[in-house]
Amino acid sequence: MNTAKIEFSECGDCPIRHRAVCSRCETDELEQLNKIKFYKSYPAGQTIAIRGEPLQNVASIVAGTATLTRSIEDGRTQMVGLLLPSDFIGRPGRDTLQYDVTAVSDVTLCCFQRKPFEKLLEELPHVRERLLEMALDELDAARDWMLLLGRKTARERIASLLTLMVKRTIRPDGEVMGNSSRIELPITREAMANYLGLTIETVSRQLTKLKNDGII
Amino acid sequence: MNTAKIEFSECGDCPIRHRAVCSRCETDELEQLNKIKFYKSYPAGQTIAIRGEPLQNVASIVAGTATLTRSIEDGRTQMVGLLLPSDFIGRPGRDTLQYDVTAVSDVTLCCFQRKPFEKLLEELPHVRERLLEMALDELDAARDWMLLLGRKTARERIASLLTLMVKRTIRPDGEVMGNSSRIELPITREAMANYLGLTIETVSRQLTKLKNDGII
DNA sequence: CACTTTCCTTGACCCAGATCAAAGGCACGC
DNA sequence: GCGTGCCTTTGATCTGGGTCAAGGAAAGTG
Repeated sequence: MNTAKIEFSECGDCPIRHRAVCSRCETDELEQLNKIKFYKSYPAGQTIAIRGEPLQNVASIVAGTATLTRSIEDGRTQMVGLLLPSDFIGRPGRDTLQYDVTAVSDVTLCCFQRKPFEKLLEELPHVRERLLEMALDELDAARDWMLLLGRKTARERIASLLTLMVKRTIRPDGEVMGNSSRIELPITREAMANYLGLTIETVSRQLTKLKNDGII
Repeated sequence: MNTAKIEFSECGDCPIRHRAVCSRCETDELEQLNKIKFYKSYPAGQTIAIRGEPLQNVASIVAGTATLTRSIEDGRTQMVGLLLPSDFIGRPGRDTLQYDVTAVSDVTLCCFQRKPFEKLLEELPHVRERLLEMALDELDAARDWMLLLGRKTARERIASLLTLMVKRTIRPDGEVMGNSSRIELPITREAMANYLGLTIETVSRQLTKLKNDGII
């Protein structure tokens, strides 16, 4: 399972150094985290965590994409979050998760055992601060998505998703990566449908319709 | 505006003493908060905060119910949160809110000026801890609601809402308040519809249908 | 190269819930 | 008692998106 090559075992080289829970840490705090961290990888498609099952680690996503989903027994599922590099998995103070976490692409995690991490948290004000900030950001995002799920039409939902994807291609420094008129969709129709609260057929139809209208 | 009589100006008598951001505070921490707190009341129906407008206070709800809503320019609105006594309004580290906050019933707030509160936060570990916990709880609740908005039928949505209401009548000590076979709906059809991502007509119809089926 | 398998598209049809419209209740002031 | 509003219910109709079903297209596999 731990097959991916880790080429940045030092925090200084870490690609998410400036966005993850550790982003505000100075060298001494970073060193404390560094001592207890370890990497773990999951191939695309694999389950990372299952709703309700005890989880002894918390982690930051270093590379790859994962999804958070909630589902009903009869098979209906709704994606409730999209995890990108720097996003955090797990919840200090509780040993279970309310949703399933699945790797969409190959995923590498920077893990900490939950108990030691919680203990360390008391000594690392910058991590606590960043963790709260990230939780509140996710809350805002979740509520935005509630508006989409509750009130928007299929066409608007697709448009919102595409807009979101475009925003994601803009790097923190504001420079656009690649051509703005052509972006890659890194997820399948099924994932889109689950994200948007639609069926794959509707997603497909709306996309072709947008194509015919010359918008895509 | 500040017309409501406050009968519990001392934290010790406060009805939300054991659930709000201050729940874990000992007497000394409480005293620090007490020094900078002040009460404010809003009559039912009044706007407490508007999306995007700078907000100089943060607050806990002491009494009453408020809603968080997001809306599109054309009038479609979606309720994204229901605030009950002990819930927190505002976000440390940012001076604007992403949603509109409206009083549903008469509301009393225990307010703090944002800046002093943020400053104090650095010295009050129990408040920080509780704030993070509350944010994560709200995140879970928001994601649950995403499943409802994205995948459930009108009937299921109504049922979920009623279940939620019933849960709310159970006090923390586990004792049921009042008769379980009869609960009060504290909100209008419009509020329900906004919460459930439905129209008021559908809400009304589903309720009568449930009545006819003998479930209510 | 045929042969799965997986994902995507397209068509035909249907139905849950939206929309439009018209009455009830019920509380309020006058 | 009689309006005047507001909320709720109920009916009639319409439609966006779901469901079911049948092909394509691309990629891997023996």
